[in-house]
Amino acid sequence: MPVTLKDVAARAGVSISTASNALTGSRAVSAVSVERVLSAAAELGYQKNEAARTLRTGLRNAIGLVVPDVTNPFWGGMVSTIDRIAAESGFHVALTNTEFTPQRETAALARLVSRVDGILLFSTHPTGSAVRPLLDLGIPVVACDEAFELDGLGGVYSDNEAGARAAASHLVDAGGSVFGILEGPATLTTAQQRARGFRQGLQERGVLTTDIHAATAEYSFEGGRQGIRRLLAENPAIDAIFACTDNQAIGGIFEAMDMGRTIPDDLLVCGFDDISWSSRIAPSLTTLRQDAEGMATRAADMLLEMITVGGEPSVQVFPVELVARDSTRRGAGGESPVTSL
Amino acid sequence: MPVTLKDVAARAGVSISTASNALTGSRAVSAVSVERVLSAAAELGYQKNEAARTLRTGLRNAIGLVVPDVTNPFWGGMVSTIDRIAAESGFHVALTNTEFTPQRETAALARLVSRVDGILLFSTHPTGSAVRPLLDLGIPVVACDEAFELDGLGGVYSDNEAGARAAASHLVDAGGSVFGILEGPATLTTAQQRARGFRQGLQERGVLTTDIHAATAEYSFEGGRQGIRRLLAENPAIDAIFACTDNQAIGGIFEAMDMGRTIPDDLLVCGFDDISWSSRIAPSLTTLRQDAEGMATRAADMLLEMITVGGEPSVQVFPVELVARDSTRRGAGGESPVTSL
DNA sequence: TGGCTGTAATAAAACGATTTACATGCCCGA
DNA sequence: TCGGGCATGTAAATCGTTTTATTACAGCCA
Repeated sequence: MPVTLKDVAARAGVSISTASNALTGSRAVSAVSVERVLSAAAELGYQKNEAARTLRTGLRNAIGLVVPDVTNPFWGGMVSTIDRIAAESGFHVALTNTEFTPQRETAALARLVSRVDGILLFSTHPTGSAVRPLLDLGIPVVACDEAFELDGLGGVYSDNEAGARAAASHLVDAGGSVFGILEGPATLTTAQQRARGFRQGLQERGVLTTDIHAATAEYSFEGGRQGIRRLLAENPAIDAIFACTDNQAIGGIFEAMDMGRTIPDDLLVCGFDDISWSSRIAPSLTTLRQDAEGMATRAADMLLEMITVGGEPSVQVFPVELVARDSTRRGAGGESPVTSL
Repeated sequence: MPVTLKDVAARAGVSISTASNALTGSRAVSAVSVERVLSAAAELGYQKNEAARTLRTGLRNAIGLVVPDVTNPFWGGMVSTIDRIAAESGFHVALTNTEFTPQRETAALARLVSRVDGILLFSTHPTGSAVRPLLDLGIPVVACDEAFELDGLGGVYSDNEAGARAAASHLVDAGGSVFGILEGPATLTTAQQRARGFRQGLQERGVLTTDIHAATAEYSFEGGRQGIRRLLAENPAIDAIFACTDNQAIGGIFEAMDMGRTIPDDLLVCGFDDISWSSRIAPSLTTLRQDAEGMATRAADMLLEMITVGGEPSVQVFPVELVARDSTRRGAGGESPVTSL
């Protein structure tokens, strides 16, 4: 049987209301009473019952965080940042890892509704049908990474199209002539935007449509392996690859090397994300760096603001940076220049 | 104003108690009433208020998960597994990432006490002083990875000593003669156990103490880089390295290569964990595979059992497997044999 | 003294579910 | 016909807080 406020009040010789006010400070209480309540609480080891507080005030001090795959350091890092910011405001994070399945995403949202004050959503099925009801219930939602077409929703995204255009231009400069795209699943807006941007970029540089080939692949190491295998088998002339994700790109590099290709001499490869491993593998991976830390910070701040002071949702697009490394650098090596877009 | 059970009951034309019983099934209700309540609930979009339910029943349907670093795929993978298992039982996961700091670990435990039914703790400061109070409050706690000396606590650990002994033996077989250990922070029991086991293993193989050198390093890629730099600078004769963590080992490999060493010819390297990247880098990393999936599953199951049916805590030690790869294979390559201990 | 103001304290009413204890109606055997 | 199950329903108590009235009391001024 846990210690309740009633016990504390009894021990301090005051009423329950006074004890409550002394602890929360929501109404003036004489110094002597405050002192007695505080020491009584300490002596008894009083722990406030959060459920009761929540029932009365409606504040849960929790945010829901829905992520496709914490194992991927891109999302893992964002989870870490968000958790830190939430903790600083006294919020805790209810995490759900969907493993890319729409069922788990929908189930998670349903489960979170009545347990959190707001939701930070890294969706992999941004259709809106699962999110609309949350907004109607008045629950603040901020989408991150995958864009939603839904108003009343906060959004924090990367400028995927601009990034992919820069990748195209860079691959042309690096000497690519026949291009392959490792596209992500068609449901993902990031995949669509990156593929579209890349095609646009190639067109701007005068590359013919017949010199552009694409394959769909999961956003994972294995997906990249399989995708590039299909791509190179069907179009052996490909000499430059753009992958929608670093994980795909790295899987692709390993598969290509297993197939006997030399990177970058036989095949240029460019990824997207700049996860920590991209600079560690050999050859190091040229990629588009997303400002994961900045985006996570902005998303968490926006959500907390919507929850605590009723802030309005907004949509913010972050620029990405091209980080040129060995996987697109033929001939002599050198440092890793970073180009901001 | 949200829909309450009262509204549902009114719409269904029954009492609140009947509505409750119809929804929870805790008492028999006539089929017709059940039907009316269910459809009323559906029509109104009723969402049960979890706080009220928790207040009354004392069940929070939540577990706390305290982890040092989700960015590391070893822990990230376990988080993913645990989340899946919890979700299957209708529990949600309150995650805290401590970033290895004792303050955040302590703060997290304090914050979780009144919000979860049980805690799964991957500690980095396994002193017990922060955990004892939880146990006294009757909150089930299962420690994972880092061992605690505390009874009433569940435990799921790897057999670190046996693994490290095997590493020693393997490095001797592979041709090592002067050994370096990348130890982890002294507060970590895993670091202590692995270093001790490694030393034991070397002694068993007749290696002299004077041929064993150690440096302390953080459990991270950067920690590994710095640690190996110090180690090789002070003892250039070292030709075999055992790192307490794959992250350290990989950082170490990169740093050693930057220093002009060839792996494995100049330097044998063995890690511990078998994170996914260990088989992807070049040279691929010989390591001790922890059964992360199995441990996470066991830990989650044990905790849920303690919560739901009052199961007794137990301590379980998982064996680790030596996975020999290129970083300790001089001469010709080949497949990757796995030795179970 | 009487009335007014302001400060502290308290009793009691929420919050929304679950659950206990009691009421009702019906069937059946004695 | 009466009383004892049996199946359903319901009113009301309860969980532990916060918050809203309300009360008590002192100080102050006319």
